[in-house]
Amino acid sequence: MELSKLDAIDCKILEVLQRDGRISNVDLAAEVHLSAPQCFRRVRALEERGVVRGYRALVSGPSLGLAVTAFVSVNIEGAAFERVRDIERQLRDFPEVLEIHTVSGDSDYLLKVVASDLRHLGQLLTDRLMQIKGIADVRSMVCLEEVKPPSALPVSGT
Amino acid sequence: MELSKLDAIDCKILEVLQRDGRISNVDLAAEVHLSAPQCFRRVRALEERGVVRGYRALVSGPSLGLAVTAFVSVNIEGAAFERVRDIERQLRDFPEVLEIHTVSGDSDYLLKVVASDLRHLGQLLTDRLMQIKGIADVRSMVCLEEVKPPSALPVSGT
DNA sequence: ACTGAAATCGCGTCAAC
DNA sequence: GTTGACGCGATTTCAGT
Repeated sequence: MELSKLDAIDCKILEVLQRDGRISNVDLAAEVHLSAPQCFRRVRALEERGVVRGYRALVSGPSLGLAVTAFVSVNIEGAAFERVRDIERQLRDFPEVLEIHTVSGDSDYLLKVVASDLRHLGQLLTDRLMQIKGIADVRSMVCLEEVKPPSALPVSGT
Repeated sequence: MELSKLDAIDCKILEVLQRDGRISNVDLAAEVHLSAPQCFRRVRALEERGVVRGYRALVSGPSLGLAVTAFVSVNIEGAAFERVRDIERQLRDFPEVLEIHTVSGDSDYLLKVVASDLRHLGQLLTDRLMQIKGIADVRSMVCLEEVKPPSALPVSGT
């Protein structure tokens, strides 16, 4: 967890694994100029320390019929502040809601959502999110173009 | 690319791979009740069709010293519309800028950015983003809590 | 044509130096 | 930190349906 113990080789490993999470240990070892067992020990240590939180396949939304991405800002009614955790749980339970952040600024929450089309998005926002008691001011920003796709975290040592 | 050819087993495979991108082929085969070669062929087909776009290690921002996440909305000055692609390239080149979307609504772009602390974030916004010619109205929403972390795309067949 | 059994080869992984 | 060894898994081939 502490960066104190992340040296340049750890950083290089993280950079490679963020690019190709399925690289073989021997190829990774070669890329970072380490012997395979050494490299393996480093990777396991990074996993155990929680620096590497897991590995995910990146799936294309459109291939799954999810053509629409939107960011949705949500406010909570003043009278509902004691039920925020319950509201959060309800939001979290929607599979279309991929991310939920509480944020500073004009709105309380910012959500990233996907939907198959605009009709589905509208139905999700109007008939489901807005029906949650305590939610007000649902505003959506539909993504028109992906100028930079979700990218790797910058690693200082490079 | 077409969902027409995604049957229930493909969906199950995608679901598992989004959860554990490094699962071994034999374990994956067992989970979806397929023989190993069959499962292997399915996965390769999904990769070749672009349904699976790659595999990524998930790295913890805080362990890298990146404690702050923010969403930043950006507008382009009317006079600069012919230079949008150049502005986009400049935005894309910041390693702290993880995602860029063009969006409908009040702002032209929505960015997801990371920084080591608020000082770094402020410096990034004021001294670097706002210095780009043609950019106006930089507004930031600092993430306070991650209520739902970036999650798997919902797969219909489940 | 598609499935699964078998066979090979390379890698992950551990133990000893 | 490196070398070597062992066993398992990935990947291909091939025969059967």
